[in-house]
Amino acid sequence: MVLPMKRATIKDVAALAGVSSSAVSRSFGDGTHVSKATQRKVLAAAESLGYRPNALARSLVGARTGLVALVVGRLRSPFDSLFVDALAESLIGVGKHLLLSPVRGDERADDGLMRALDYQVDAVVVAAGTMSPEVADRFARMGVPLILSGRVVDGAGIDCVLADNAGGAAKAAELLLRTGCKRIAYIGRGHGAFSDDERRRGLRDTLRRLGLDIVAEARAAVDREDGHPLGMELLSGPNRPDAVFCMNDALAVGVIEAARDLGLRLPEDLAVVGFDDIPLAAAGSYQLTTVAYPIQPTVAAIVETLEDRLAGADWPSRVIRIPTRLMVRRTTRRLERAVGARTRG
Amino acid sequence: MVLPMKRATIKDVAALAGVSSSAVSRSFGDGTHVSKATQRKVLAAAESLGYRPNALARSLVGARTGLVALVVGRLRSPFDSLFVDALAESLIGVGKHLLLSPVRGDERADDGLMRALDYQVDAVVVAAGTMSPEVADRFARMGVPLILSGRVVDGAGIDCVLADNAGGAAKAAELLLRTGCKRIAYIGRGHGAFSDDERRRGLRDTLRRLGLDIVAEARAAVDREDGHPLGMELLSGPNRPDAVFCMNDALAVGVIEAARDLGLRLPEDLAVVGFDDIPLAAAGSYQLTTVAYPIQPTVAAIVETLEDRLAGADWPSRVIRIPTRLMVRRTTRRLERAVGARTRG
DNA sequence: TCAAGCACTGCAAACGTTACCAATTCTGTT
DNA sequence: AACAGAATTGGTAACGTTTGCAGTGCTTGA
Repeated sequence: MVLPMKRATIKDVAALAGVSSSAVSRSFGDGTHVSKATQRKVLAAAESLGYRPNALARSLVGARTGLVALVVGRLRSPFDSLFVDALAESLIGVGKHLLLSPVRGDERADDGLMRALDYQVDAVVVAAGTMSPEVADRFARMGVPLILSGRVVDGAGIDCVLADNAGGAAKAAELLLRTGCKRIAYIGRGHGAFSDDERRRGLRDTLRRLGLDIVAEARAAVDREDGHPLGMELLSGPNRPDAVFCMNDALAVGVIEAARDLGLRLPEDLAVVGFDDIPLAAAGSYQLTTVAYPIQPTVAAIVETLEDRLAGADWPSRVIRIPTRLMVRRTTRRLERAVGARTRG
Repeated sequence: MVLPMKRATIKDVAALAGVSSSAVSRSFGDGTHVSKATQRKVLAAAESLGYRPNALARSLVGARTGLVALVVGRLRSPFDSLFVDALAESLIGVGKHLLLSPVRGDERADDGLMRALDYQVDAVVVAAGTMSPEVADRFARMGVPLILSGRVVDGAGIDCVLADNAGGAAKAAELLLRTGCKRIAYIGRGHGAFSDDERRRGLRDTLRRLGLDIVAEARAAVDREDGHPLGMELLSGPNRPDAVFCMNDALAVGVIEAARDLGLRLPEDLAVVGFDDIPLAAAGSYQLTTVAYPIQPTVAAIVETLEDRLAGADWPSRVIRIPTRLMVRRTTRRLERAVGARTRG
């Protein structure tokens, strides 16, 4: 077995190329003064030594680390994992790297955030967990941008990117009403979960505007596994709803399964609408009508905000709402005539 | 808006506590010589200044960075995302952090690996993409452990952790045979994908031992989306198989849907077996019989190998096979009598 | 021909930390 | 009370990089 070889440093390259280490540094930097000849020599020497600048040492002197932390919960929902994937790739595109900081349940994200700080991350994207004001304040004071995904915190001057939850829920409500549903139930997370709250409110407000209200509500501790029992309970009671709007697709899938177990016909006996539009929603077995929360625009908005902040933008704070889109599939009844909602998958 | 505050350094703490920076450093290190009194002073000063050691500067002096890169493909399958999640959490447990290095398709992982090297990662876990021998060699020479997940590369001296694919496939084959299936088809990725190959071979060898063989094969470019069309093709031909073994659960789900579309009864007309045991497999709609590839033991083996290597273990290389377990659900026929296979979900 | 300007280059300081070494103080033993 | 040894401490040199400053030689214009 070969002995561990020491990594080539800037000095090794300088020695081999017969120049100073400054020249080497400048050859790798962008617009600085180096003659073509020197640069050629340096690059050749670097190549032959297999030299690559040490990103960590570089960042010590004052440059950016190129590290962006993502505080994220358990990657149980397909939506979350697609989000992580898209964000990681998008960041690579702007020369940044994703440092993963997992959080469990509704645990504070503080630990993960502080750990991120130890690594001098350029910015942090928070997609899960709750954050103490002290920690948020600390980031602000140190000039490390903090971007919240899927939630809004008022007054803290933090940039937020999230779905137009209320608008999406309203679209779902309108579809249900226009297809003749009267007794609409809601299943969500409860306990003040942010998106859940907004979606429930969006549904309720739309119903109330027409003199109706949510006829029943249920709370899910987790996602898919809970949809089924909650659906069973909701659908086997005396005043069965004729539609269920679910906080996300995973729950909706569970409800569909419960409905099938109870022998209900979809969408005649029961309409179901989800939120997110995960790949499974379009699968043959479900064909779930859902409010699509598009991931690409979300990630793009996050990366853009992040770059603006790093470039020194100092507006107080920014809340970006990503427009949703209603995907009408087979778990809702047909409209008598077209009204503009689009179908796919 | 408050001006960006400079981060407190070791010197600030030393000044406030009235000690040298060495004392501060030692107070944060583990078993070194500091008096209780000094440490108390230092910790108090650090607390009041909000000081935390700079992990990057620390690693510059020779210590480890605590960074572990994960080269991973698109997080489309639930299995992949659960794996990433479990790995990230497990690493936190041993004081390491996950740096994500996404790779697309069968693209070379080399770029991601070199980028990881720039960040002086302590180790790299490769779960996707192909790797050139030069890059692998480079890691070996620099003493950075490389751990392959889901694949084996012979002779390169690289540690590998992966499922007992052949054994799992054999179990599936035996179940199918014992429940009376005669015409067994296989759907996989093809094109030399590693796990795919092993699973196909495991199936074939078991069948051959009884004088049978795989009656039909199909190749999937992607996962779930492909299962359906491939299933349709396979099941509507003249010599319809009575069982399909799929390289993973996502494909199996597509096949189930195709079977339903064709009006086939499961498991009477067609048995289906998957691989992985993703959460969806246990869902009411599918109840898929599958070969479970347990994530926790896999991640544990990876982390353990990683720690051994970092501790200086220098055996040539190690291949760890994670035992699989057959989850018998409803897409396979019942055995006449119990034979030890367990049921769940 | 000379001065001024320019492009290029090298030196040395700085970034925040740890580790070695020598110096100091404390502890216990005779 | 004196001494050996241990425990604790501070000074300083690294780690690999960037950057400001000053110096070199070359070009250009009068």
